[in-house]
Amino acid sequence: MTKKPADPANGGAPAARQVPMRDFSRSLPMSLLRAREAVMRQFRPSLREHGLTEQQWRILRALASIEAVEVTELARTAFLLGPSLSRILRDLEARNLIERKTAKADQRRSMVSISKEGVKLMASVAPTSEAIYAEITRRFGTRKLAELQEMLGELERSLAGLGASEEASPEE
Amino acid sequence: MTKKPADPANGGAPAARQVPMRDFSRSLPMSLLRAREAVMRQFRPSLREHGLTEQQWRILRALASIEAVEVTELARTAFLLGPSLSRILRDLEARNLIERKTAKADQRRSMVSISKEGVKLMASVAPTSEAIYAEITRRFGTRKLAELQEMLGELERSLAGLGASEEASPEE
DNA sequence: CGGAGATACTTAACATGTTAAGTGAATACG
DNA sequence: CGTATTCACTTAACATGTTAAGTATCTCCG
Repeated sequence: MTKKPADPANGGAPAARQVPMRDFSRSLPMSLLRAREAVMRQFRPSLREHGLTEQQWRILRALASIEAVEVTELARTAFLLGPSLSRILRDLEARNLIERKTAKADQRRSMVSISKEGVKLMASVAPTSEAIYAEITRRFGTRKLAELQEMLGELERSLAGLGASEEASPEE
Repeated sequence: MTKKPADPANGGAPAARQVPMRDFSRSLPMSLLRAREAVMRQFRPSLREHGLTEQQWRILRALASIEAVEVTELARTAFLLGPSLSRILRDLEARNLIERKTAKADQRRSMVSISKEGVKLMASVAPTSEAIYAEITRRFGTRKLAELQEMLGELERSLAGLGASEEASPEE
């Protein structure tokens, strides 16, 4: 744990204050952020051409394989927070890419589904998107890609329920 | 049983429209996003207590190991876009956590450095931050963590210069 | 010298992330 | 029954992501 001021690419500057800390650029959050950005950079231009943001695309994709879902369930599937989803659904609805109707049994719930237009838009984007994904897979390697995904899943699972104020913490 | 349409794996719904596509939740971008979120979720509460956002913390960390940097260089180090950095620096400067002065040789450039107060703040956050990182490492495994970082780096490198309009494309 | 073009940032505008508060509709329960 | 609680969203407010413009300097070159 005693790490000296490594000072990697910092020539002769009298760097490093007291606090040591791991080399910033090698932290796990940064690695994940950079990797994700490298991947998304490939997709954004194509989505943009179709007038879609990354999140809007996530929602359409999540909707494509089901009849209809509640907003909360969709938030979990598309990995978006409620407020973000609320705004995006409002916009997608205005563009007639999705449809909404309140559930009969429970007036609080609103069932969301993709519209005909939405399906058409997806069909026009999917080919390019799949081609990009294929190229990424080819470059990185199918085997390694699978391994990476497995590790990411493990990481996620190993951190599940760590900081979520475990129902038993008397603190705060 | 508060949940009626459980159906997690979409049991009997007449799912799937024409466009097939990979299972959405298993796409690489989603895996990366979820993994990163699982990690950041651990850090955010602590940073928040100190009045720092994730990005502000990235900037302070990047500044901690050097005397001063130009804004552009800092943007690369902290992996932030210029506009975001511009705004954040304005705020951090107002809070006296950083200092800025224009370079003598080139009036366009502005050299940024962390202030005494900034160093103090870092010192108060670092312990908790390091403890969290240690716990994550313990849970996931030191060995696996290193492997994961290596793979993430490879992924990044394998995609370097793929969609960046390669100086040679006559298109557009 | 002087203006065209490149640089280093900053502003602007729009979309999402993130947390907190607000609203209307179910539910629990006394 | 009636109301306190819980639920499912939606709004609000502030910070960042992302792309496009704008501004002040610098550099290059005729």
